[in-house]
Amino acid sequence: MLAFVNGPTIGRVTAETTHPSTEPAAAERPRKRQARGERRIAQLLDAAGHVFAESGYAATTTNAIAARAGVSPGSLYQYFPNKDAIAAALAEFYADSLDELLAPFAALDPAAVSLEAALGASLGPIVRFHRDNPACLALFIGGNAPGHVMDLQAPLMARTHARIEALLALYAPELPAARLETGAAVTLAAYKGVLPLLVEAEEERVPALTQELGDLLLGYFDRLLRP
Amino acid sequence: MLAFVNGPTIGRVTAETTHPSTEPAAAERPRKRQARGERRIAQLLDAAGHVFAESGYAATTTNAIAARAGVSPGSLYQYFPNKDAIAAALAEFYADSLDELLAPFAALDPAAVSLEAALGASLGPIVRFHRDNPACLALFIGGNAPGHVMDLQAPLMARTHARIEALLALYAPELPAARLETGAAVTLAAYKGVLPLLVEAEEERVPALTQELGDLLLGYFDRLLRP
DNA sequence: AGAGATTACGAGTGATTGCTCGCATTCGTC
DNA sequence: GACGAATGCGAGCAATCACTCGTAATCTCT
Repeated sequence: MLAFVNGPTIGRVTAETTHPSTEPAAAERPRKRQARGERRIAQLLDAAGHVFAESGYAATTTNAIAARAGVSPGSLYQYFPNKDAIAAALAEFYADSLDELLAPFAALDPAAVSLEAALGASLGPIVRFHRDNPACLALFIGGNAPGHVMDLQAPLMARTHARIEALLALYAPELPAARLETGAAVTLAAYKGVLPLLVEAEEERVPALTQELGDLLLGYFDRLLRP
Repeated sequence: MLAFVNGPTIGRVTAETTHPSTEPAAAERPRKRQARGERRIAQLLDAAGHVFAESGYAATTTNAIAARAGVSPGSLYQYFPNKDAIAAALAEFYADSLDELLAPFAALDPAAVSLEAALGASLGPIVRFHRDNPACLALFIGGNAPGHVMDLQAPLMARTHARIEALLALYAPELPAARLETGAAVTLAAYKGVLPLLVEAEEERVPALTQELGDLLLGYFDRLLRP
């Protein structure tokens, strides 16, 4: 649990140290945060992750998050301006983490590494991440996310789509652009569809299911690349 | 639009004509419904379908459904006891329709009909149905459905899973049971993942995307059946 | 130790929303 | 036309929930 508290600057709303000149209008006093405060933020985000994963965004109440974190509602609102911001802070961490986990696909040498090998190596950590942070799927896949979460989700999906498209182009240079685009969209959709299965499965079934996810994608690639 | 109003007895809450004896406790007076009432129910369910599809279950208000149907909130509650019941009435129709659309897979002759042909023939109508009734995905896939909807969704998924498993067993009799089960689960998950893509796509892309969905499933079957 | 800032609390507020109730209108039937 | 039943209305009730505020405890730094 709490996979992100060791992560990079999550929920750190620290205004970057700007010039000491008075900001024009929307500037807030750069609050100096104590260690206690940082801990509370981690507690709150951890609690939020659990509650979002259990109930989805809409059904979770801020009071439930505060209660789960062992904190009063007032304290919650000392660190987050509103409910959206809590989800957004989580989403930002999730998006960054996924970007990192998906990076290996960016530059692959088709001659040296087979798609099979690349998927086999990368899928495991991705699956593990989603199992450790089930709220990620709840926020990103579960559709009805609030405004600020969508601001992070849509670009992440676009980047992932582009990554898949580039991957396909790498391994099948002669595929027409339209089919490339469609193939990437279908691959991403199938991937998103199977992930919930992996997250809800019992631990012992995870390796086999991960293998199956790889087979699903590879089987589609086979049909895509060889007409 | 309004794909279901000609369907079978949708939202018909008519208590079957029981014995005229006074029912023990939970019996309601069997209201005689006028033609006007039936029309209102269809209007309300049509409106509900649109609003659910646009906003998801949690975010839709009963007042919004009533307004969209051109009806006052009070009238809505004359035909449905609560918000859940509206979603449940829709879900019942959806579940029945999908059962019907998936029935062709029940009994196939592997010698006479290839999986390719079976999918090619059946996927089109299924996709069309989902495009005509986008609320079906919103309620069934969108996770956070209320209690009574889940009562319909879970069995539907179980039936679909069983159907896929039977299909696989038919075309690969020697596949071990465990792998059969896993294969069906992955197939269903991938299918559910790609459907939203089909529903949101522009009309002209639908045939190509339907073909791709078929390729995805067939590609996976290839890998599943031939190690 | 003392000053000033941050943290913590939790009852309360305003807005939203599922739903009700009393009454007016329309329909089906004689 | 008349009567009972079904339909229709919409203001308003009660509950929920995101969020606030006054106040008190605790920390940091000199």
